[in-house]
Amino acid sequence: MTNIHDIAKKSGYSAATVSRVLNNRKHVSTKARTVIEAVIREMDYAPNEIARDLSSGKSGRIGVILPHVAHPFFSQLLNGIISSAFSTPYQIVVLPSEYDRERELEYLEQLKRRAFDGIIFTSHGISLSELSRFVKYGPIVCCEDPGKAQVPAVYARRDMGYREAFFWLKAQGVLRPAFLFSRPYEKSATTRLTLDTYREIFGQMPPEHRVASQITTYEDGYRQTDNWLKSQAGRPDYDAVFSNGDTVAAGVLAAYQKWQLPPPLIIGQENELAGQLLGIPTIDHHLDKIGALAFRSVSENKPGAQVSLDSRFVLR
Amino acid sequence: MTNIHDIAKKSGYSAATVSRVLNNRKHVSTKARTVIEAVIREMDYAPNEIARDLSSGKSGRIGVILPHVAHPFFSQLLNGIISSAFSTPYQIVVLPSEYDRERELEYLEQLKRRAFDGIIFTSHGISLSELSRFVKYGPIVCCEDPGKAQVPAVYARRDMGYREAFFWLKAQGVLRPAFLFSRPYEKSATTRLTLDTYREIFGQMPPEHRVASQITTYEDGYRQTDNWLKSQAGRPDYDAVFSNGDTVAAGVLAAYQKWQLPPPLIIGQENELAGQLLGIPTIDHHLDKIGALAFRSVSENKPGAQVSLDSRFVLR
DNA sequence: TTGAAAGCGATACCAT
DNA sequence: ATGGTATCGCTTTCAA
Repeated sequence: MTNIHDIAKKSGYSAATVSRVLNNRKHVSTKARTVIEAVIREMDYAPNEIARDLSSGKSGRIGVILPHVAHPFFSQLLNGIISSAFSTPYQIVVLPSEYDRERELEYLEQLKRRAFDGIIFTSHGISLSELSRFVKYGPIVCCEDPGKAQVPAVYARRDMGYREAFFWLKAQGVLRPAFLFSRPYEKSATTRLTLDTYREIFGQMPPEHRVASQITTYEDGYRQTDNWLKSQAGRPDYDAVFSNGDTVAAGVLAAYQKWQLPPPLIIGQENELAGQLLGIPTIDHHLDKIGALAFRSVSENKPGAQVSLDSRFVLR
Repeated sequence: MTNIHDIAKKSGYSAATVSRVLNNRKHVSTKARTVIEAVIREMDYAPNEIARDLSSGKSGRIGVILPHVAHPFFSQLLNGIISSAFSTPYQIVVLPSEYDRERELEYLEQLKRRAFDGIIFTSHGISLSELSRFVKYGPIVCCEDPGKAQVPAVYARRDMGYREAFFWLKAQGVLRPAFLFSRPYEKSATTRLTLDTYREIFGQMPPEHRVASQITTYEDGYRQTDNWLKSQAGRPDYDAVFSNGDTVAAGVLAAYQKWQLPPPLIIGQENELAGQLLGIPTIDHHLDKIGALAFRSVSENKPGAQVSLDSRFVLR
């Protein structure tokens, strides 16, 4: 591979002058510029980006950790991030994690190794306290409520949306909603927040048999509902379903249609197309906006900022 | 920032030995290893990834050029790519293009500059002949039918699906379908292929007023259909709609529902959830599989391979 | 087993 | 305006 010294030699100038030409610096004679540019073209030379990165000490890349890409929650977030990176010199590297702690630690290690100029956690398997040990290595932001943890965050005040939704459910006379979650109570702050907010308004926790986790897709929603209907012989003991996404909610609805039963009240989340199409009320967590703000936070390296947006219940 | 020489000095060994320890090489005494590892921990040292890349001459990154991320076509492709990169040492960099030729050339220039070890074009604004000038700088693969062009490709034989769909339409007695496209005939090979296949089966091109382009979203589908219904006073002169995506098709359907008119036959594409929910027949282009194969193609640097998968019409 | 030194390919300071 | 040289931080070869 031809490098800057080859150009220097062939043009009769030094590498320093070639570098000046490459970067459109001042203090280069017209003649030198002309000659060097000719040689560059002739040898089809392009400066090595990695060498530049090494010299500048920055990678120009921001890593985005995603548990999975298929889920609308994460793809909406990613979307917001990519859109706002578009007009900046930063590039976005997708870092799939599957919530695996080891993976996440590897990525954080790579931040320490300066492979990234910053990292965005759209969600995390490791604890926030563990995460906070890495903030000294570069800008990190997470997209969930950090609670007391000293971690920069841009997140939705989900409880605001939950509260609105639960009040609405209550007003509709609902007494025993069922819940569909991605991850169980012990593992997920979001699950805890949902149930805690529910208890605040309904005065008690739902019984275990009305709570399912590991539900992330349309199929999951369908299957879980189908199982419930099966085991309860079409006479479910719940009178509403609170799900973790519109797509999942669509699966729930589909199961009812298959059983030819009138569906109970169903609430989705994320304001997705599926929910819109089926007229399912939803909770909008403003994911694209959060993605955009998260990107800004790391790219501008705002120190320790914690920003929140209120989620909103959307009736349709 | 502490570097390998700091570790060398402090440990009393040379940088070469430290490097051996870092990379788990042989020929290092247990003592040296122990001492050096202690110093590494003590100084909280991590080797600089960019310096490694420079030394190794590879970036370990593959760029994926996407016109826009929101569109299901591209996110499905991206998904397939990311999933198959998961178990490899490669990382995926998202390169948004908005079909802008200049942008795409910049990205290709970055390949030449060794910022990427390879590039995947999910679609392209520049011509394939222009693109082919860059294949010498590293593995490039595109996800559209390259025709005669000497560009590595992994793509769907879309015409297979189109043919099945058009035969079905014909069998249903359809005479004058309308078309919704992302990009106009002149700019898009896909649009041309669709209409050429149509002509092959129906014996003629559709008149211009029954063809719309710049349609990519649910809203676009809705608006275009609404306009048609408005201008034709609810008595459209077409008897089917062939759209470029299930989501768009959903918008079409919604417009009919708003007008309280029985919808004509509608065909979507990409086998998306929206189409499944609404029972809209679709054409499956196997995007996730194509993404996976495209990734394999560049990461394994298969020279000039051209692979195709047959699209399939899916009735529901 | 260990280390000195030469890459890798740029940038930037300091002379001239 | 130009060039020599040090620097970024690591890997690898060759000798010892």
